[in-house]
Amino acid sequence: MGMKINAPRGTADLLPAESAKWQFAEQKIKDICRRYHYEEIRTPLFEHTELFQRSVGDSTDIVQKEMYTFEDRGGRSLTLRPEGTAAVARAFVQNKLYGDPNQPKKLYYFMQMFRYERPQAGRMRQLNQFGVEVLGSEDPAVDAEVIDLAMTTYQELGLKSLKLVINSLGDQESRQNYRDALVAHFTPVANELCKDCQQRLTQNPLRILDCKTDRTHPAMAAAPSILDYLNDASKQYFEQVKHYLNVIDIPYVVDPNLVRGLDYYNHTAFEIMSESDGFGAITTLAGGGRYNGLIEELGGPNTPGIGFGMGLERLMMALDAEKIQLSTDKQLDCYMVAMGEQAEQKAFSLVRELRSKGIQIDKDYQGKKMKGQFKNADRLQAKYVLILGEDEIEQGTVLVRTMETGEQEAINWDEIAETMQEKLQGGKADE
RNA sequence: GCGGUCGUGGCGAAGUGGUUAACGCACCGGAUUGUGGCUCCGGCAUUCGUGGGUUCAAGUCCCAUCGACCGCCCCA
Repeated sequence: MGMKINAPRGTADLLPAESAKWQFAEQKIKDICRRYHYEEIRTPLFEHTELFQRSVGDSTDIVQKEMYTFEDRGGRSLTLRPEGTAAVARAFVQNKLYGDPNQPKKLYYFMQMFRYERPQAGRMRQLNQFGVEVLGSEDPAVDAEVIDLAMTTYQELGLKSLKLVINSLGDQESRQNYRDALVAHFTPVANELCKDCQQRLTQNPLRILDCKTDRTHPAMAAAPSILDYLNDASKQYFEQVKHYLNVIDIPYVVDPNLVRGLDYYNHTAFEIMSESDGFGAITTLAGGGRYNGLIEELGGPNTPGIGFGMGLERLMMALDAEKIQLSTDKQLDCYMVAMGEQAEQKAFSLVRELRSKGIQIDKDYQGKKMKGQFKNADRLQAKYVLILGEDEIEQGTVLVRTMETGEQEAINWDEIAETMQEKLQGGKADE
């Protein structure tokens, strides 16, 4: 035996029992995207490292310690994408989608993301995300539509214990004023804060509010709220977003401490969490927000944008936690049982013919005897078994056995495809 | 980067230093010769993640190493 090699840490194989559920969920999500009129975009797995440094931000955890960065043979620094927005924004600029007469561009994606972290429940080094980006509109109704799309996705898959948290980071001016206020507030007590927060004070003061270590420090409770620093335009925008959410009956809580990790966010920020018991320590299912300066930052025209990323592994975990079974029909339509050299040959070509007529059918490839072949058929929950032996070869027929009832009838070879089509059609009509 | 728990057949799992490593599921063969599910009988780990050590004796104790899972930070 050769050396055993396992999948790298933080990666996992998706086996048939699970992939069937994923297919169901993905199909559902794609249908929702169709109804909301979002179109799919696919971008490369890796990008120039600089893209993420510039857009996500040098001071963020993602860029500082989580990127899979490597040098290719041409000496370029490339990075496996850690998130989707930067890549989609880059594609929008590069392909001049801002010139498309259809605006805003409403895009969705299913992509793998890569982050170098210690794996734990709901956290992988390679993860799957469904995400959405709307580029080219600053209508607060779009913010509500994007949030609605995410919430609807969860709801249509059956999740109940959801919490939507929203906040506004304001525009550039508001954000800068607030930042200054935070620095002024925390600087006098800087030496009482944790090491991380002392760094954040100069690099990314907003994230001090996120800190769990200093949660109990008196300065935290007394910290200024972003909501008090929004200028009139920002305040009004946030009010309208909330208004639109109210109009379509989406409940939310405003959390002024929700700042979101990435640099490009402004105005609306939101997170959707699971509140069901039996979920891991990580509760965030999806997160997103508005990023009005990003396209310009990446060399495009001034274009507003908003989007979210939704963790599919976490979606599946949430479904499990709420004991929701996605319907996966595993029943096999037909199974071919053959005995004898001649029958084997004929069975192989009959199976091929039935498949070409749209019928789902499988057969044995393990050289099993008839009893074993029937066991297979039973295990696969075959609705019908087609039996081909010496007698049938002589008569030019195949025996069709309805497994549930045990009834059998002989059908001529040239009628078998049509007969099975009818039987399977009829079966479906009953359901 | 830090902390905790744990590695026994395809899977679940017993085993508190002492002769041939329980049991259940799954799987394979037979009773059943052209018919599945049920039943009965039989088979299925020269070996306990890997390496080293202690001992007359190690799955069991010690050390190292690798791996998995969970938690912290942060997030999907």
